[in-house]
Amino acid sequence: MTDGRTTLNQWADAGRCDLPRDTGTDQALSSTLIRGLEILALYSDSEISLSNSEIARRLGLNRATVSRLCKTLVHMGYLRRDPKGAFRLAPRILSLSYPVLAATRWRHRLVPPMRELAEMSGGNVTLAVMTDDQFVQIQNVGNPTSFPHVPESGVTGPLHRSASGRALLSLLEGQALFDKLAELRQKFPAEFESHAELTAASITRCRTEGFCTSYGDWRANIVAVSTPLGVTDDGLRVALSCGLPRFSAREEYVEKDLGPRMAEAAKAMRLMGPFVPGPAEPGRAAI
Amino acid sequence: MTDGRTTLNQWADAGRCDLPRDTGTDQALSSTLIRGLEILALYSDSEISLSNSEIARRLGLNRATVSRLCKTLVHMGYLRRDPKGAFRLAPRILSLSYPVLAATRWRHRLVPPMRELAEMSGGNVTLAVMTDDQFVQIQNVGNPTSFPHVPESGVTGPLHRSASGRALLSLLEGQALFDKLAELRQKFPAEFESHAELTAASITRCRTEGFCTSYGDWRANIVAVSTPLGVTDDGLRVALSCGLPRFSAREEYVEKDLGPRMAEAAKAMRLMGPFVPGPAEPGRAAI
DNA sequence: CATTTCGTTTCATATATCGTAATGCTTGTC
DNA sequence: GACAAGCATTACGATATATGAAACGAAATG
Repeated sequence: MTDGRTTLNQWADAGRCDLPRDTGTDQALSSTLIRGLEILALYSDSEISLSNSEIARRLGLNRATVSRLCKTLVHMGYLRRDPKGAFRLAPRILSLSYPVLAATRWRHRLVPPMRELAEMSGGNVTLAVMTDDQFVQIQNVGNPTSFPHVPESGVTGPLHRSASGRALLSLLEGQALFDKLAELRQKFPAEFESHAELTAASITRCRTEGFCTSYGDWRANIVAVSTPLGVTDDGLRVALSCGLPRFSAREEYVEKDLGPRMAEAAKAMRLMGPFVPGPAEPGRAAI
Repeated sequence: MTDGRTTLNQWADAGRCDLPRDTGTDQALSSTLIRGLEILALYSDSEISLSNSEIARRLGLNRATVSRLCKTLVHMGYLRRDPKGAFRLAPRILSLSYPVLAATRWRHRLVPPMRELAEMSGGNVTLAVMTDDQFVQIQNVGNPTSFPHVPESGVTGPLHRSASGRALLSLLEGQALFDKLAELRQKFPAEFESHAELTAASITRCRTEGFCTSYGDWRANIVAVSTPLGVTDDGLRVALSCGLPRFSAREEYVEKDLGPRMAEAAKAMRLMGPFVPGPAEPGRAAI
């Protein structure tokens, strides 16, 4: 039996990593559009308002260029100006997300069991889907005031360094998993290496026991339990997770009680969503 | 006493409309960025998947141009490809919205009273904010399966042709209201005219009675009651609304019971949010 | 009041973007 | 199974367009 770190690297070795090694400016991509989107992506819960020069500095752009791009974004209604003249995200940006929310209407059917889990555990229960090298939360249930961060749709996190991410990885089959791991290893070499052991163990555990756990791997003060739900008919990989403040999460409770309960709940929830029948259930073959 | 239509036009006449009459392509705006964002904005709950040529047709662009823009959007993670090769919005688009949701964390405090209203009325209760010429819903409470459309954050609608919109307009003061009306009249001349009577009456009613109603003005089968909540410390105008399927909304109930209840609830909710003390309360001067 | 910082605009230049046309792929039909 | 038709993508030259330097006005800072 090899250790998890070796295993994960072997898996990643088996993946083709066709990232085109980022040859400076890719001729086939529209750089102006990229820059505009990068401006929108600069914002976060701790970065509410950004000045022209701040944006220019962060993205390494000329101030004049930023001025024009921001003017365009304001014109489109996705940015607005605050009293000081700096730029903020405008509420209209929500309208871009709406189609995704509408297309995942099945979330609503999963809310009651999610609420049960949230009340039972006192934590925050989320649905997350995989997008490229991240997970994105699409549904949150729980008491949102009790957490240091703001749990909402749109929260993103790393695939290889969080319970949600690892549960999502466990939904990948064979070559698809190898490819994804190869991609992650190339993009985040150091992180991949330092978390390889936990990631390998979590993927395996999701497949045998139906859940995995994480103690502050992503957010230092959050303990998380996550379980793979399945793949929807339009190809979204979905995981169910529960986050608890570290101080209120005894390890034995998490491992022996909450984890198995989550796996059990997931079993029922798989029948409530549009998940394609497949090898998503725990207890299946190793890879 | 003049009629409402005349009144609204007089108000609009008093507004400066500094829209630069759209002189073809504005040199100061980045057309590539605009086109890319227009692609993302094409999606809706009824347009889940769009092919390259479909996008090109709708936006009047060359197919080769669309191919490149979409490739860029896929590269950024905001679009993904479905099995047929067409483009869909990727879940990552949600991450752009997250900062707006996080910045309006006060919504959570308003959810309990919203839930009460939803259960009492059997309808769907929403918070909406103004952005340019639209409202955007930022919070939904109710039973989402009972409606023909999908109530979610990100739903947008017209300011001058919906209860939410009119309640938001009623939050504008003096010249700001005139300017907004002038803008709306220029952008939607026919609609503005045909709904002028109702819009004027609703704005006035919001200010005297604290709520307004709409019978299918926006969505044909939805009756809505809306009440202005106020302006937040960072300048967002917020309205509280309740939508009911038309068949279950007796006019007398809506006007004599639900409306006043909403206005009453709003009074309490104004103390729970970050609303700046100002002339948002009903009973204030005419304009 | 002087000085610095910042945001916007102007303008010439370089180049990134566009559209045509050709290629290659998939789909549908006989 | 072969052919045809439609569609998406790529290549490439022409051109419109985005860029960055510099200048300007405004606002904050000393």
